[in-house]
Amino acid sequence: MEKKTILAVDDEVHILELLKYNLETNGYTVITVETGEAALDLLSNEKIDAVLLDVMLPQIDGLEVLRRIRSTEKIKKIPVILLTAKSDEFDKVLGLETGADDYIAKPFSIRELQARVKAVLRRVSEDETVQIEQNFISTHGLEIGLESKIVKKDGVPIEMSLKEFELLKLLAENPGKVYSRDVLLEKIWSYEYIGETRTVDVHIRHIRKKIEQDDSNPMFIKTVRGFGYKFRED
Amino acid sequence: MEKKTILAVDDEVHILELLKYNLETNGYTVITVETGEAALDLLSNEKIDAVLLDVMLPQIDGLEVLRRIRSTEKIKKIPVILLTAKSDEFDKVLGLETGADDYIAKPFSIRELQARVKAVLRRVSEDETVQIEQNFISTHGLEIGLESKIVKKDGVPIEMSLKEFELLKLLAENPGKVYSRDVLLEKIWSYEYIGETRTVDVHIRHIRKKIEQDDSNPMFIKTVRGFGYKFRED
DNA sequence: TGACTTTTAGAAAATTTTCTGAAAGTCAGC
DNA sequence: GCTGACTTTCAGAAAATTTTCTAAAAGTCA
Repeated sequence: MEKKTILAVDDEVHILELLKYNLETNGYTVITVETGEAALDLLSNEKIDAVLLDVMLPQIDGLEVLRRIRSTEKIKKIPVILLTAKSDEFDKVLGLETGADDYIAKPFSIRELQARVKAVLRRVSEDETVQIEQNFISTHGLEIGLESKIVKKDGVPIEMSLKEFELLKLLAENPGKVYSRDVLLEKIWSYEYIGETRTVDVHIRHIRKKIEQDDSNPMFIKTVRGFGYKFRED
Repeated sequence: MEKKTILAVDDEVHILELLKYNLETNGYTVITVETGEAALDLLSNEKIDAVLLDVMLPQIDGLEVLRRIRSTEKIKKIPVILLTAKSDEFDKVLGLETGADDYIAKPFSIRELQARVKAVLRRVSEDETVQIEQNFISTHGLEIGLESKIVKKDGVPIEMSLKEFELLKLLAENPGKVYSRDVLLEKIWSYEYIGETRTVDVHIRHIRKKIEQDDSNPMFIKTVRGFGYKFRED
């Protein structure tokens, strides 16, 4: 995998240092700028894979920068993660409606930052390969539309909630691999979320109720006692 | 699973007690020290799996301790979770190139503490196993799937319980090496049991029943009378 | 060979883990 | 603010595993 380049935009230098340091540790190239103008300038001239954008910026603010990115043909598809200082709902909603791919409320943890950047980049690369590669998983009458988010059992559409879908998708994408409840919680539930591991059980149960023929002998999601769950391996 | 050792560093004794009590309940060994000097000293001399480090410390402060950890070859990879007292301290820490693996703002919930420690330790062990890049051990018709947790004998899947699997895996990973019952108990069961226990024997017996052809002449797990057990060596 | 130690064996008891149904809590949309 | 869908928590039941127990077999050494 070639190194991805992240553009970080913030007027506070110490935040830029934080971002740069931690993302470079993760194998990204990081360019930092302190103003919206500089950001737009760089975006037009350099190959940037993702942008971390502070909402509060002098002169052109973050939302305006985002708006301009989205209305410039050449760079409109670059994923943008907004950084918001205040964590009130207004900022969040406004940010998302402006076309941001994700947002992080300050103060944020390093883990959260890394995870969200990774997630956003992954989504993009998935989008690129979707046209060529399969966008659904199909096995033994079960179809999982990765793009359409639709699950079908023997051709019959089945309603899935968000968590159920993500859980099923993750397991089905890695058949045979056992995921512990802890890992599932971290991967599907938020990085910050501290929850009960029984939560996973309940969601698994809901999924099973919807897709399994025989509850006592599930053919898709198997329980691996003492370890966790896994999807069937053919 | 082998017991992990956590080093907790804080100048407030009651915080140390809190950390110690709650993490020991979770099955960790906890060493507590009140100064950065003592922490660095311990890190060089003891096997520490993770560090909980208060930012505010007399003399050498937490950030300096962290810096020294990261710049000391032998201990630079030990995960460190910073504890920050005030939320503005938290903000400040976030802006620095600390290299911490995670942060917890005081006052923290016990649950959060436990979850983060667990998560940090898991990430480290994942990193370790990734480097091996091996998904299964295979020898003489016996396959041990490390990810799928499936054991196959001549292609036929065999059900293994948690302890059985871990025991078999440990032995098979180190063929020819003799493990005493005490060592096995510590590595897999993680307790220092004083006295006699036939627990290991019973589990070995269960494994043999499942994978050995000829009970009286085991080809995989050999008994080393007076010492313990070992996996076949080719 | 005989006495002693160690390992194996089967089965019962204890513990742990998972499943289940129901209730409580959250959140977005009206 | 209310409603309904979804998510999470809870507690008891069920299932499976782990540990203990007792007895017997096998190995060791003088």
